[in-house]
Amino acid sequence: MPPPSKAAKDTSFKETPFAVIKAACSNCNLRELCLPLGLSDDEMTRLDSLISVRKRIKRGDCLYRVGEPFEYIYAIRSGFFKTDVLLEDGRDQVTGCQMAGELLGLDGISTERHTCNSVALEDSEVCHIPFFRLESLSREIQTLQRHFHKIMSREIVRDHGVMTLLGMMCVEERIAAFLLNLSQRFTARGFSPAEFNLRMTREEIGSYLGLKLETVSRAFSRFQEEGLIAVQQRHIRILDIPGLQQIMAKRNH
Amino acid sequence: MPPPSKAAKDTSFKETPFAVIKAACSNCNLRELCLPLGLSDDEMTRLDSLISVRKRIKRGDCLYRVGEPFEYIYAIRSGFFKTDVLLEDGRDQVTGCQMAGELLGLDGISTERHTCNSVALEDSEVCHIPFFRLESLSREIQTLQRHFHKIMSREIVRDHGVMTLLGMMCVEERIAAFLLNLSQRFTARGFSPAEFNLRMTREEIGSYLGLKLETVSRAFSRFQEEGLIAVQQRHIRILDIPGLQQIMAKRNH
DNA sequence: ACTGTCGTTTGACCTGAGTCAACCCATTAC
DNA sequence: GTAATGGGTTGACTCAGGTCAAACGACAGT
Repeated sequence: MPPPSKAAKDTSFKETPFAVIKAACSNCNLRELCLPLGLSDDEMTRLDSLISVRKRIKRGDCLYRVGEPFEYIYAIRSGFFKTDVLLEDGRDQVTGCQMAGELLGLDGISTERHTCNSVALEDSEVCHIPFFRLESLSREIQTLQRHFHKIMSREIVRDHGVMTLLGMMCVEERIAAFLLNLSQRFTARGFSPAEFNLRMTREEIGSYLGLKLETVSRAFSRFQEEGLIAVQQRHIRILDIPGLQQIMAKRNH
Repeated sequence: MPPPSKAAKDTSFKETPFAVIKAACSNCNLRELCLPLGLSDDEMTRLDSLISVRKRIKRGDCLYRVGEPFEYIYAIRSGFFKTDVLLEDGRDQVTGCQMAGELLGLDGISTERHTCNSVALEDSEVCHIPFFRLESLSREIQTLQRHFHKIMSREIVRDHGVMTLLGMMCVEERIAAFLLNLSQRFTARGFSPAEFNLRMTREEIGSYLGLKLETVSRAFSRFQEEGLIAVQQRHIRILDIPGLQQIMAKRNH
Protein backbone atom coordinates (compact mmCIF):
# COMPACT_ATOMS: atom_id res chain seq x y z
CA MET A 1 0.00 0.00 0.00
CA PRO A 2 1.24 3.49 -0.76
CA PRO A 3 2.12 5.60 2.24
CA PRO A 4 -0.59 8.07 3.28
CA SER A 5 0.15 11.62 2.19
CA LYS A 6 -1.09 14.91 3.52
CA ALA A 7 -1.59 16.03 -0.08
CA ALA A 8 -3.43 12.94 -1.30
CA LYS A 9 -7.12 13.52 -1.85
CA ASP A 10 -9.48 10.66 -1.42
CA THR A 11 -10.86 10.56 -4.93
CA SER A 12 -10.79 6.81 -5.02
CA PHE A 13 -13.23 5.64 -2.42
CA LYS A 14 -14.36 2.75 -4.58
CA GLU A 15 -10.88 1.30 -4.75
CA THR A 16 -10.09 -1.95 -3.12
CA PRO A 17 -6.49 -2.80 -2.25
CA PHE A 18 -6.00 -5.13 -5.19
CA ALA A 19 -8.43 -3.98 -7.87
CA VAL A 20 -6.37 -0.98 -8.94
CA ILE A 21 -2.68 -0.41 -9.31
CA LYS A 22 -1.81 2.59 -7.20
CA ALA A 23 1.03 4.45 -8.85
CA ALA A 24 3.78 5.76 -6.64
CA CYS A 25 6.86 7.53 -7.93
CA SER A 26 8.50 7.21 -4.55
CA ASN A 27 8.97 3.49 -4.85
CA CYS A 28 9.36 3.33 -8.62
CA ASN A 29 12.74 2.15 -9.84
CA LEU A 30 12.52 4.53 -12.79
CA ARG A 31 12.35 7.67 -10.71
CA GLU A 32 15.89 8.67 -11.65
CA LEU A 33 15.02 8.56 -15.36
CA CYS A 34 11.51 9.86 -15.23
CA LEU A 35 9.70 13.01 -14.15
CA PRO A 36 10.55 12.92 -10.41
CA LEU A 37 14.30 13.24 -10.98
CA GLY A 38 15.85 15.42 -8.31
CA LEU A 39 12.77 15.79 -6.10
CA SER A 40 12.96 15.54 -2.33
CA ASP A 41 10.93 12.84 -0.58
CA ASP A 42 8.30 15.33 0.38
CA GLU A 43 8.04 16.71 -3.14
CA MET A 44 7.84 13.24 -4.58
CA THR A 45 4.93 12.44 -2.33
CA ARG A 46 3.14 15.47 -3.67
CA LEU A 47 3.79 14.29 -7.22
CA ASP A 48 2.51 10.84 -6.24
CA SER A 49 -0.73 12.39 -5.18
CA LEU A 50 -1.37 13.54 -8.77
CA ILE A 51 -0.80 10.21 -10.33
CA SER A 52 -3.93 8.38 -9.40
CA VAL A 53 -3.95 5.78 -12.14
CA ARG A 54 -1.56 3.31 -13.61
CA LYS A 55 -3.00 1.34 -16.48
CA ARG A 56 -2.08 -1.70 -18.51
CA ILE A 57 -2.08 -1.36 -22.28
CA LYS A 58 -2.04 -4.49 -24.37
CA ARG A 59 0.33 -4.94 -27.29
CA GLY A 60 -1.13 -3.25 -30.35
CA ASP A 61 -3.57 -1.06 -28.43
CA CYS A 62 -3.56 2.73 -28.61
CA LEU A 63 -2.82 4.85 -25.57
CA TYR A 64 -4.27 7.82 -27.44
CA ARG A 65 -5.17 8.74 -30.98
CA VAL A 66 -4.96 11.77 -33.24
CA GLY A 67 -7.69 14.24 -32.44
CA GLU A 68 -8.55 13.00 -28.97
CA PRO A 69 -8.76 15.70 -26.33
CA PHE A 70 -5.58 16.08 -24.34
CA GLU A 71 -5.78 15.71 -20.61
CA TYR A 72 -2.90 13.56 -19.42
CA ILE A 73 0.69 13.05 -20.14
CA TYR A 74 1.83 9.50 -19.59
CA ALA A 75 4.94 8.06 -18.02
CA ILE A 76 5.87 4.62 -19.27
CA ARG A 77 6.23 2.33 -16.28
CA SER A 78 7.15 -0.68 -18.37
CA GLY A 79 6.95 -1.63 -22.00
CA PHE A 80 7.55 -0.02 -25.33
CA PHE A 81 5.59 2.41 -27.51
CA LYS A 82 5.71 4.04 -30.89
CA THR A 83 4.03 7.26 -31.98
CA ASP A 84 2.92 7.70 -35.56
CA VAL A 85 1.09 10.05 -37.89
CA LEU A 86 -1.09 8.85 -40.73
CA LEU A 87 -1.63 10.65 -44.02
CA GLU A 88 -5.03 10.36 -45.66
CA ASP A 89 -3.64 8.14 -48.37
CA GLY A 90 -2.54 5.47 -45.94
CA ARG A 91 1.14 6.29 -45.70
CA ASP A 92 2.31 6.59 -42.14
CA GLN A 93 5.37 7.93 -40.45
CA VAL A 94 6.59 6.62 -37.12
CA THR A 95 7.65 9.80 -35.33
CA GLY A 96 9.17 8.21 -32.27
CA CYS A 97 9.64 5.14 -30.13
CA GLN A 98 9.55 5.40 -26.37
CA MET A 99 10.63 3.12 -23.59
CA ALA A 100 10.24 2.83 -19.81
CA GLY A 101 10.87 6.09 -17.97
CA GLU A 102 9.97 8.29 -20.93
CA LEU A 103 6.96 10.57 -21.26
CA LEU A 104 4.22 10.35 -23.85
CA GLY A 105 1.65 12.91 -24.90
CA LEU A 106 3.67 16.14 -24.95
CA ASP A 107 2.42 16.76 -28.49
CA GLY A 108 -1.07 17.35 -27.10
CA ILE A 109 -0.26 20.39 -24.95
CA SER A 110 -0.12 22.74 -27.90
CA THR A 111 -3.71 22.46 -29.17
CA GLU A 112 -5.14 20.41 -26.29
CA ARG A 113 -5.75 17.61 -28.76
CA HIS A 114 -3.38 14.80 -29.58
CA THR A 115 -1.63 15.12 -32.89
CA CYS A 116 -0.33 11.58 -33.22
CA ASN A 117 -1.23 8.02 -32.29
CA SER A 118 0.56 6.24 -29.53
CA VAL A 119 0.65 2.47 -29.89
CA ALA A 120 1.99 -0.12 -27.46
CA LEU A 121 4.56 -2.38 -29.11
CA GLU A 122 4.32 -4.83 -26.24
CA ASP A 123 2.14 -5.21 -23.16
CA SER A 124 2.92 -2.11 -21.16
CA GLU A 125 2.04 -0.08 -18.10
CA VAL A 126 1.68 3.69 -18.03
CA CYS A 127 1.12 6.21 -15.27
CA HIS A 128 -1.51 8.84 -16.07
CA ILE A 129 -0.43 12.32 -15.06
CA PRO A 130 -3.19 14.93 -15.24
CA PHE A 131 -1.39 17.67 -17.10
CA PHE A 132 -3.10 20.70 -15.65
CA ARG A 133 -2.45 19.50 -12.14
CA LEU A 134 1.15 18.86 -13.10
CA GLU A 135 1.35 22.47 -14.24
CA SER A 136 -0.02 23.66 -10.89
CA LEU A 137 2.42 21.56 -8.97
CA SER A 138 5.33 22.69 -11.09
CA ARG A 139 4.42 26.27 -10.19
CA GLU A 140 5.10 25.27 -6.61
CA ILE A 141 8.08 22.97 -7.03
CA GLN A 142 10.90 24.60 -8.92
CA THR A 143 12.85 21.38 -9.40
CA LEU A 144 9.84 19.76 -10.99
CA GLN A 145 9.28 22.71 -13.29
CA ARG A 146 12.89 22.76 -14.38
CA HIS A 147 12.98 19.06 -15.03
CA PHE A 148 9.76 19.10 -17.00
CA HIS A 149 11.15 21.87 -19.19
CA LYS A 150 14.29 19.84 -19.73
CA ILE A 151 12.26 16.84 -20.78
CA MET A 152 10.35 18.88 -23.34
CA SER A 153 13.54 20.43 -24.63
CA ARG A 154 15.19 17.02 -24.83
CA GLU A 155 12.32 15.90 -27.02
CA ILE A 156 12.98 18.82 -29.37
CA VAL A 157 16.68 17.98 -29.53
CA ARG A 158 15.91 14.34 -30.18
CA ASP A 159 13.59 15.35 -33.02
CA HIS A 160 16.36 17.44 -34.52
CA GLY A 161 18.50 14.32 -34.46
CA VAL A 162 15.88 12.38 -36.36
CA MET A 163 15.60 15.22 -38.86
CA THR A 164 19.34 15.04 -39.45
CA LEU A 165 19.06 11.31 -39.90
CA LEU A 166 16.18 11.58 -42.34
CA GLY A 167 17.61 14.55 -44.16
CA MET A 168 21.12 13.48 -44.90
CA MET A 169 22.08 10.00 -43.85
CA CYS A 170 22.29 6.96 -46.10
CA VAL A 171 20.76 3.58 -45.24
CA GLU A 172 23.77 2.23 -43.36
CA GLU A 173 24.13 5.37 -41.29
CA ARG A 174 20.45 5.41 -40.38
CA ILE A 175 20.46 1.81 -39.23
CA ALA A 176 23.71 2.23 -37.31
CA ALA A 177 22.38 5.37 -35.62
CA PHE A 178 19.15 3.59 -34.75
CA LEU A 179 20.90 0.60 -33.20
CA LEU A 180 23.38 2.71 -31.27
CA ASN A 181 20.57 4.88 -29.95
CA LEU A 182 18.63 1.87 -28.70
CA SER A 183 21.77 0.37 -27.23
CA GLN A 184 22.44 3.53 -25.29
CA ARG A 185 18.91 3.79 -23.98
CA PHE A 186 18.86 0.17 -22.89
CA THR A 187 22.16 0.72 -21.11
CA ALA A 188 20.70 3.70 -19.23
CA ARG A 189 18.00 1.35 -17.97
CA GLY A 190 20.42 -1.24 -16.75
CA PHE A 191 20.04 -3.66 -19.65
CA SER A 192 22.74 -5.00 -21.89
CA PRO A 193 24.09 -2.48 -24.40
CA ALA A 194 24.78 -5.28 -26.85
CA GLU A 195 21.78 -7.54 -26.80
CA PHE A 196 18.14 -6.58 -27.02
CA ASN A 197 14.85 -7.02 -28.74
CA LEU A 198 13.69 -4.65 -31.39
CA ARG A 199 10.05 -4.37 -30.60
CA MET A 200 9.23 -3.16 -34.07
CA THR A 201 8.67 -4.96 -37.34
CA ARG A 202 10.99 -4.18 -40.24
CA GLU A 203 8.17 -2.10 -41.63
CA GLU A 204 7.90 0.02 -38.49
CA ILE A 205 11.65 0.47 -38.28
CA GLY A 206 11.58 1.48 -41.92
CA SER A 207 8.81 3.96 -41.34
CA TYR A 208 10.73 5.50 -38.45
CA LEU A 209 13.92 5.76 -40.49
CA GLY A 210 12.32 6.82 -43.76
CA LEU A 211 13.07 3.48 -45.46
CA LYS A 212 11.15 0.54 -46.90
CA LEU A 213 11.09 -2.76 -45.03
CA GLU A 214 13.14 -4.52 -47.70
CA THR A 215 15.85 -1.91 -47.35
CA VAL A 216 15.94 -2.38 -43.58
CA SER A 217 16.13 -6.13 -44.02
CA ARG A 218 18.98 -5.88 -46.52
CA ALA A 219 20.91 -3.52 -44.25
CA PHE A 220 20.59 -5.95 -41.34
CA SER A 221 21.80 -8.77 -43.56
CA ARG A 222 24.77 -6.76 -44.75
CA PHE A 223 25.73 -5.75 -41.20
CA GLN A 224 25.51 -9.40 -40.24
CA GLU A 225 27.77 -10.49 -43.10
CA GLU A 226 30.26 -7.87 -42.02
CA GLY A 227 30.21 -9.22 -38.48
CA LEU A 228 28.82 -6.03 -36.97
CA ILE A 229 25.67 -7.59 -35.56
CA ALA A 230 23.87 -10.89 -35.21
CA VAL A 231 20.19 -10.75 -36.07
CA GLN A 232 17.56 -13.34 -35.49
CA GLN A 233 14.12 -11.98 -36.14
CA ARG A 234 13.74 -9.09 -33.74
CA HIS A 235 16.50 -10.20 -31.48
CA ILE A 236 19.68 -8.21 -32.04
CA ARG A 237 23.16 -8.75 -30.74
CA ILE A 238 25.62 -5.97 -31.48
CA LEU A 239 29.05 -7.52 -31.98
CA ASP A 240 31.03 -4.43 -32.88
CA ILE A 241 29.87 -1.14 -31.37
CA PRO A 242 32.93 0.82 -32.53
CA GLY A 243 32.33 -0.58 -36.00
CA LEU A 244 28.83 0.87 -36.01
CA GLN A 245 30.13 4.17 -34.70
CA GLN A 246 32.64 4.30 -37.53
CA ILE A 247 29.90 3.94 -40.09
CA MET A 248 28.47 7.19 -38.81
CA ALA A 249 31.78 8.96 -38.51
CA LYS A 250 33.45 8.38 -41.83
CA ARG A 251 31.77 9.83 -44.83
CA ASN A 252 33.05 7.50 -47.49
CA HIS A 253 32.76 8.93 -50.95
CA MET B 1 9.73 55.13 -21.87
CA PRO B 2 8.20 51.98 -20.40
CA PRO B 3 5.55 52.64 -17.77
CA PRO B 4 6.71 52.24 -14.18
CA SER B 5 5.72 48.95 -12.60
CA LYS B 6 5.67 47.77 -9.04
CA ALA B 7 7.53 44.66 -10.20
CA ALA B 8 10.09 46.39 -12.42
CA LYS B 9 13.50 46.59 -10.84
CA ASP B 10 15.72 49.48 -11.73
CA THR B 11 18.60 47.51 -13.20
CA SER B 12 19.15 50.04 -15.94
CA PHE B 13 20.23 53.23 -14.26
CA LYS B 14 22.90 53.88 -16.85
CA GLU B 15 20.40 53.95 -19.69
CA THR B 16 19.75 57.09 -21.59
CA PRO B 17 16.51 57.43 -23.50
CA PHE B 18 18.06 56.87 -26.90
CA ALA B 19 21.27 54.89 -26.39
CA VAL B 20 19.62 51.52 -25.88
CA ILE B 21 16.63 49.88 -27.40
CA LYS B 22 14.39 49.14 -24.49
CA ALA B 23 12.33 46.10 -25.27
CA ALA B 24 8.71 46.27 -24.28
CA CYS B 25 6.19 43.57 -25.00
CA SER B 26 3.40 45.90 -24.05
CA ASN B 27 3.83 48.05 -27.11
CA CYS B 28 5.10 45.35 -29.46
CA ASN B 29 2.84 44.57 -32.37
CA LEU B 30 3.79 40.92 -32.17
CA ARG B 31 2.48 40.39 -28.68
CA GLU B 32 -0.48 38.37 -29.95
CA LEU B 33 1.86 35.91 -31.70
CA CYS B 34 4.67 35.83 -29.21
CA LEU B 35 5.21 34.89 -25.60
CA PRO B 36 2.93 37.48 -23.97
CA LEU B 37 -0.23 36.12 -25.60
CA GLY B 38 -3.13 36.31 -23.19
CA LEU B 39 -1.40 38.29 -20.44
CA SER B 40 -3.10 41.15 -18.63
CA ASP B 41 -1.50 44.61 -18.80
CA ASP B 42 -0.05 44.17 -15.38
CA GLU B 43 1.39 40.75 -16.18
CA MET B 44 2.84 42.03 -19.43
CA THR B 45 4.63 44.77 -17.57
CA ARG B 46 6.20 42.15 -15.34
CA LEU B 47 7.34 40.22 -18.40
CA ASP B 48 8.73 43.45 -19.85
CA SER B 49 10.87 43.83 -16.78
CA LEU B 50 12.71 40.60 -17.64
CA ILE B 51 13.50 41.56 -21.16
CA SER B 52 16.23 44.05 -20.69
CA VAL B 53 17.88 43.77 -24.06
CA ARG B 54 16.86 43.89 -27.65
CA LYS B 55 19.71 43.38 -30.06
CA ARG B 56 20.37 43.72 -33.75
CA ILE B 57 21.85 40.76 -35.58
CA LYS B 58 23.29 41.29 -39.01
CA ARG B 59 22.51 39.01 -41.91
CA GLY B 60 24.74 35.96 -41.77
CA ASP B 61 25.68 36.38 -38.10
CA CYS B 62 25.01 33.75 -35.46
CA LEU B 63 22.69 34.41 -32.57
CA TYR B 64 24.16 31.37 -30.83
CA ARG B 65 26.26 28.34 -31.72
CA VAL B 66 26.43 24.66 -30.87
CA GLY B 67 28.02 24.15 -27.49
CA GLU B 68 27.59 27.66 -26.14
CA PRO B 69 26.15 27.83 -22.64
CA PHE B 70 22.44 28.42 -22.60
CA GLU B 71 21.14 31.42 -20.76
CA TYR B 72 18.49 33.13 -22.85
CA ILE B 73 15.69 32.26 -25.09
CA TYR B 74 15.15 34.77 -27.84
CA ALA B 75 12.02 36.27 -29.32
CA ILE B 76 12.39 37.43 -32.89
CA ARG B 77 11.27 41.05 -33.07
CA SER B 78 11.91 41.34 -36.78
CA GLY B 79 13.77 39.36 -39.38
CA PHE B 80 14.32 35.76 -40.27
CA PHE B 81 16.50 32.96 -38.90
CA LYS B 82 17.48 29.40 -39.61
CA THR B 83 18.79 26.81 -37.18
CA ASP B 84 21.17 24.14 -38.35
CA VAL B 85 23.31 21.25 -37.18
CA LEU B 86 26.67 20.42 -38.71
CA LEU B 87 28.15 16.95 -38.98
CA GLU B 88 31.94 16.63 -38.69
CA ASP B 89 32.25 15.84 -42.37
CA GLY B 90 30.77 19.15 -43.44
CA ARG B 91 27.26 18.06 -44.22
CA ASP B 92 24.68 20.23 -42.54
CA GLN B 93 20.98 19.96 -41.91
CA VAL B 94 18.78 23.01 -41.53
CA THR B 95 16.47 22.01 -38.69
CA GLY B 96 14.16 24.98 -38.78
CA CYS B 97 13.44 28.46 -40.03
CA GLN B 98 11.93 31.04 -37.75
CA MET B 99 10.25 34.36 -38.32
CA ALA B 100 9.07 37.35 -36.31
CA GLY B 101 7.12 36.43 -33.20
CA GLU B 102 8.72 33.01 -32.86
CA LEU B 103 11.08 31.85 -30.11
CA LEU B 104 14.63 30.64 -30.56
CA GLY B 105 16.85 28.69 -28.21
CA LEU B 106 14.46 26.13 -26.74
CA ASP B 107 16.91 23.40 -27.70
CA GLY B 108 19.32 24.69 -25.06
CA ILE B 109 17.12 24.10 -22.02
CA SER B 110 17.76 20.38 -21.98
CA THR B 111 21.52 20.35 -21.40
CA GLU B 112 22.01 24.06 -20.70
CA ARG B 113 24.12 24.23 -23.84
CA HIS B 114 22.91 25.02 -27.31
CA THR B 115 22.66 22.06 -29.63
CA CYS B 116 22.33 23.90 -32.92
CA ASN B 117 23.45 27.11 -34.60
CA SER B 118 21.05 29.95 -35.14
CA VAL B 119 21.86 32.17 -38.10
CA ALA B 120 20.17 35.39 -39.20
CA LEU B 121 19.02 35.16 -42.82
CA GLU B 122 18.49 38.92 -42.92
CA ASP B 123 19.23 41.83 -40.61
CA SER B 124 17.09 41.07 -37.58
CA GLU B 125 16.19 42.13 -34.08
CA VAL B 126 15.77 39.77 -31.16
CA CYS B 127 14.62 40.23 -27.57
CA HIS B 128 16.78 38.42 -25.01
CA ILE B 129 14.72 36.64 -22.37
CA PRO B 130 16.74 35.33 -19.43
CA PHE B 131 15.40 31.82 -19.22
CA PHE B 132 15.72 31.21 -15.52
CA ARG B 133 13.93 34.44 -14.72
CA LEU B 134 11.25 33.44 -17.21
CA GLU B 135 10.84 30.19 -15.30
CA SER B 136 10.42 32.11 -12.04
CA LEU B 137 7.88 34.41 -13.55
CA SER B 138 5.94 31.55 -15.07
CA ARG B 139 5.67 30.04 -11.62
CA GLU B 140 3.79 33.16 -10.66
CA ILE B 141 1.76 33.78 -13.80
CA GLN B 142 -0.27 30.78 -14.80
CA THR B 143 -1.17 32.19 -18.21
CA LEU B 144 2.47 32.68 -19.03
CA GLN B 145 3.36 29.18 -17.91
CA ARG B 146 0.58 27.66 -19.97
CA HIS B 147 1.49 29.60 -23.04
CA PHE B 148 5.16 28.78 -22.76
CA HIS B 149 4.31 25.09 -22.54
CA LYS B 150 2.14 25.41 -25.60
CA ILE B 151 4.96 27.03 -27.52
CA MET B 152 7.33 24.19 -26.65
CA SER B 153 4.73 21.60 -27.55
CA ARG B 154 4.01 23.39 -30.82
CA GLU B 155 7.68 23.09 -31.64
CA ILE B 156 7.50 19.34 -31.08
CA VAL B 157 4.44 19.05 -33.31
CA ARG B 158 6.11 21.13 -35.99
CA ASP B 159 9.15 18.87 -35.86
CA HIS B 160 6.90 15.84 -36.31
CA GLY B 161 5.57 17.53 -39.44
CA VAL B 162 9.08 17.95 -40.79
CA MET B 163 9.83 14.32 -40.00
CA THR B 164 6.77 13.28 -42.00
CA LEU B 165 7.94 15.47 -44.83
CA LEU B 166 11.46 14.09 -44.79
CA GLY B 167 10.36 10.53 -44.21
CA MET B 168 7.77 10.02 -46.86
CA MET B 169 7.15 12.88 -49.23
CA CYS B 170 8.48 13.21 -52.73
CA VAL B 171 10.17 16.35 -54.07
CA GLU B 172 6.97 18.02 -55.29
CA GLU B 173 5.18 17.38 -52.03
CA ARG B 174 8.05 18.74 -49.96
CA ILE B 175 8.27 21.95 -51.94
CA ALA B 176 4.51 22.44 -51.94
CA ALA B 177 4.37 21.84 -48.19
CA PHE B 178 7.21 24.28 -47.66
CA LEU B 179 5.60 27.04 -49.71
CA LEU B 180 2.18 26.57 -48.14
CA ASN B 181 3.71 26.63 -44.68
CA LEU B 182 5.50 29.91 -45.37
CA SER B 183 2.38 31.36 -46.97
CA GLN B 184 0.36 30.55 -43.89
CA ARG B 185 2.91 32.01 -41.50
CA PHE B 186 3.21 35.20 -43.51
CA THR B 187 -0.57 35.49 -43.51
CA ALA B 188 -0.64 35.17 -39.72
CA ARG B 189 1.71 38.17 -39.61
CA GLY B 190 -0.47 40.30 -41.82
CA PHE B 191 1.53 39.85 -45.01
CA SER B 192 0.32 38.58 -48.34
CA PRO B 193 -0.30 34.84 -48.45
CA ALA B 194 0.64 34.78 -52.12
CA GLU B 195 3.73 36.90 -52.47
CA PHE B 196 6.86 36.82 -50.38
CA ASN B 197 10.58 36.51 -50.25
CA LEU B 198 12.26 33.22 -49.51
CA ARG B 199 15.11 34.31 -47.33
CA MET B 200 17.04 31.17 -48.02
CA THR B 201 19.24 30.09 -50.88
CA ARG B 202 18.27 27.02 -52.89
CA GLU B 203 20.93 25.19 -50.97
CA GLU B 204 19.45 26.12 -47.59
CA ILE B 205 15.95 25.24 -48.72
CA GLY B 206 17.34 21.95 -49.97
CA SER B 207 19.06 21.26 -46.70
CA TYR B 208 15.86 21.97 -44.78
CA LEU B 209 13.83 19.70 -47.06
CA GLY B 210 16.41 16.95 -47.41
CA LEU B 211 17.11 17.76 -51.09
CA LYS B 212 20.00 19.05 -53.19
CA LEU B 213 19.92 22.59 -54.52
CA GLU B 214 19.56 21.41 -58.12
CA THR B 215 16.50 19.41 -57.17
CA VAL B 216 14.93 22.43 -55.49
CA SER B 217 15.68 24.57 -58.51
CA ARG B 218 14.16 22.02 -60.89
CA ALA B 219 11.03 21.74 -58.78
CA PHE B 220 10.56 25.51 -58.79
CA SER B 221 10.98 25.54 -62.56
CA ARG B 222 8.42 22.77 -62.99
CA PHE B 223 5.91 24.50 -60.71
CA GLN B 224 6.42 27.65 -62.73
CA GLU B 225 5.82 25.86 -66.04
CA GLU B 226 2.63 24.42 -64.59
CA GLY B 227 1.46 27.89 -63.59
CA LEU B 228 1.45 27.15 -59.89
CA ILE B 229 3.96 29.80 -58.93
CA ALA B 230 6.05 32.60 -60.37
CA VAL B 231 9.66 32.61 -59.19
CA GLN B 232 12.24 35.28 -59.62
CA GLN B 233 15.32 34.54 -57.58
CA ARG B 234 14.06 34.44 -54.01
CA HIS B 235 10.89 36.30 -54.75
CA ILE B 236 7.91 33.95 -54.94
CA ARG B 237 4.38 34.57 -56.08
CA ILE B 238 1.97 31.70 -55.49
CA LEU B 239 -0.53 31.70 -58.32
CA ASP B 240 -2.53 28.61 -57.41
CA ILE B 241 -2.78 27.78 -53.72
CA PRO B 242 -5.40 25.03 -54.21
CA GLY B 243 -3.14 23.58 -56.87
CA LEU B 244 -0.33 23.28 -54.37
CA GLN B 245 -2.68 21.80 -51.79
CA GLN B 246 -3.75 19.17 -54.31
CA ILE B 247 -0.18 18.08 -54.81
CA MET B 248 -0.08 17.15 -51.15
CA ALA B 249 -3.51 15.55 -51.10
CA LYS B 250 -3.46 13.20 -54.01
CA ARG B 251 -0.98 10.39 -53.91
CA ASN B 252 -0.41 9.73 -57.59
CA HIS B 253 1.22 6.40 -58.16
C1' DA C 1 30.84 49.66 -68.39
C1' DC C 2 33.84 45.67 -66.56
C1' DT C 3 35.08 42.06 -63.52
C1' DG C 4 34.49 38.82 -59.97
C1' DT C 5 31.64 36.35 -56.97
C1' DC C 6 27.97 33.76 -55.78
C1' DG C 7 23.70 31.88 -56.49
C1' DT C 8 20.80 29.67 -60.00
C1' DT C 9 19.43 27.01 -64.01
C1' DT C 10 19.70 23.21 -67.18
C1' DG C 11 21.38 19.02 -69.30
C1' DA C 12 23.39 14.32 -69.33
C1' DC C 13 24.39 10.64 -66.76
C1' DC C 14 24.58 7.58 -62.58
C1' DT C 15 23.19 5.19 -58.54
C1' DG C 16 20.99 4.10 -54.16
C1' DA C 17 16.90 2.94 -52.64
C1' DG C 18 12.23 1.61 -54.06
C1' DT C 19 9.25 -1.82 -56.38
C1' DC C 20 7.63 -6.20 -57.51
C1' DA C 21 7.65 -10.88 -56.96
C1' DA C 22 8.95 -15.27 -55.22
C1' DC C 23 10.09 -17.81 -51.43
C1' DC C 24 11.21 -18.87 -46.56
C1' DC C 25 10.49 -19.29 -41.70
C1' DA C 26 7.84 -18.92 -37.14
C1' DT C 27 3.87 -19.03 -34.89
C1' DT C 28 -0.82 -20.06 -34.23
C1' DA C 29 -5.18 -22.44 -35.37
C1' DC C 30 -7.24 -26.56 -36.27
C1' DG D 1 0.55 -33.67 -37.49
C1' DT D 2 -1.18 -29.78 -41.51
C1' DA D 3 -2.71 -25.37 -42.99
C1' DA D 4 -2.92 -20.61 -42.70
C1' DT D 5 -1.05 -16.24 -41.56
C1' DG D 6 2.21 -12.67 -41.07
C1' DG D 7 6.62 -11.42 -40.77
C1' DG D 8 11.26 -11.62 -43.06
C1' DT D 9 14.67 -12.44 -46.85
C1' DT D 10 16.51 -12.23 -51.42
C1' DG D 11 16.82 -11.27 -56.34
C1' DA D 12 15.97 -8.61 -60.64
C1' DC D 13 14.61 -4.50 -62.37
C1' DT D 14 13.26 0.60 -62.26
C1' DC D 15 13.43 5.31 -61.45
C1' DA D 16 13.57 9.52 -58.54
C1' DG D 17 16.79 12.22 -57.10
C1' DG D 18 21.82 12.90 -56.77
C1' DT D 19 26.15 14.09 -59.24
C1' DC D 20 28.94 16.47 -62.36
C1' DA D 21 29.62 19.99 -65.51
C1' DA D 22 28.70 24.00 -68.14
C1' DA D 23 26.55 28.24 -68.67
C1' DC D 24 23.80 32.08 -67.04
C1' DG D 25 22.18 36.06 -64.20
C1' DA D 26 22.23 39.31 -60.44
C1' DC D 27 24.61 42.17 -57.77
C1' DA D 28 28.86 44.64 -55.60
C1' DG D 29 33.09 46.88 -56.14
C1' DT D 30 36.10 49.44 -59.09
